[in-house]
Amino acid sequence: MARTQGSHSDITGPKVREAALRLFARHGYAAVSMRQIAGEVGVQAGALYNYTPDKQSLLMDLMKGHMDELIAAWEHQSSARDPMAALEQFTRFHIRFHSKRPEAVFISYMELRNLNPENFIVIEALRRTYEDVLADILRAGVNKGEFSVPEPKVAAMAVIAMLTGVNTWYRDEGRLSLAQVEEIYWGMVRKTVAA
Amino acid sequence: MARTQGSHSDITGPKVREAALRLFARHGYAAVSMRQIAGEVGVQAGALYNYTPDKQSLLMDLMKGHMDELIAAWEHQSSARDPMAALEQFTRFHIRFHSKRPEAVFISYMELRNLNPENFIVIEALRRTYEDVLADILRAGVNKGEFSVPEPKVAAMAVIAMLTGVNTWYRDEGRLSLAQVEEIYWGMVRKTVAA
DNA sequence: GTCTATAAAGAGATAGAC
DNA sequence: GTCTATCTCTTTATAGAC
Repeated sequence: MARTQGSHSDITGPKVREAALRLFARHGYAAVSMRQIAGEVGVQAGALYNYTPDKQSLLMDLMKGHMDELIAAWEHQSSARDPMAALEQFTRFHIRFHSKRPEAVFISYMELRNLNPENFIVIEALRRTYEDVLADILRAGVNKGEFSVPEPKVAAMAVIAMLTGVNTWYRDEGRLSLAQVEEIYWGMVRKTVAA
Repeated sequence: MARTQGSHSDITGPKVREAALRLFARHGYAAVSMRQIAGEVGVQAGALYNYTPDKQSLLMDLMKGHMDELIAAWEHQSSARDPMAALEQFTRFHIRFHSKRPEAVFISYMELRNLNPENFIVIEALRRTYEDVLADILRAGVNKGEFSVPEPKVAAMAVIAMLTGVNTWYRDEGRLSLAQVEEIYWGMVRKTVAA
């Protein structure tokens, strides 16, 4: 009832994605109805289908968008240097990037089950691409004798799990600043792979 | 259609829990219907209500059961020793316990959102209890000068996140045995908190 | 203890008016 | 581009027969 008819494709589209992001993160994909999303946007349920062919595509767009942004952001800011510097850069980048997008991160880790098989394959490949960034850094450090890591791929997954875990407890209003959290985690990561 | 009428309370009860565990882990709580659970058990949907007052209680029972077992298992096997030995024991215990119950672990981490507020508080308290076990070990090691950990509680969450991450990739049929995985992770954890 | 049947509500998606 | 209305299906949970 809030609005009468009108044309708002340029603003409604993003609003649909934002509402879906917020609601999927809070309640889970399966628990959120198209009517709830429409309610947040301020339109009726039928109007959503001007912006997405179906609910599944909405989820896939959010997850693929997040993974593409993550990888592009790393490629944009990563500067080739020695393994130790690259590892520090990766650690700080991961914490900062993920802390700014808690909802997208949450969805990308929690809603893999709700992707249909074709979409799942795409997202999994992107996740592996990102893990391989870190695994390659670790391998380079091992070759240079700076790191001691028996299984670079396993260590990469372990470090990423540790870093992503920040999102489960970090709050902007909390006792520790993000800069302090970065320091603490960089200290741990450095030691984890140390020679 | 599979069965005619009969009395099976002693076996149907556990089967309901097992089916819910499997289905919730695979598809997510919200995506699973009581009819699906009933189908797995081999009864009609209405019969489930002899074993659980509602779907929410089924989820809560699974999650609380898992957390209670986790804490009891640690208390049963933990032997008070020096911090380094306790840390190794915790590391190996965590990996072993969690690798044996991938479905319960998955549910306990993914379905927190789907607990009602009262149930959520209970599960969160149990999770904190478990985190504090590790935080206390780390504090003891810092006091003894064996560990260097600026924030024991943060480090505890970081280590637990790293260890729980094993469940996202470990498979019994995979290249690495669980014993090898234990060795790799113990090596990393030891270094992470090293003085 | 399980069945069948059903109540009451809500789901995803579409059609056609404006 | 959005609305209202609706189709069709599924949901949780309950009632009463056996």
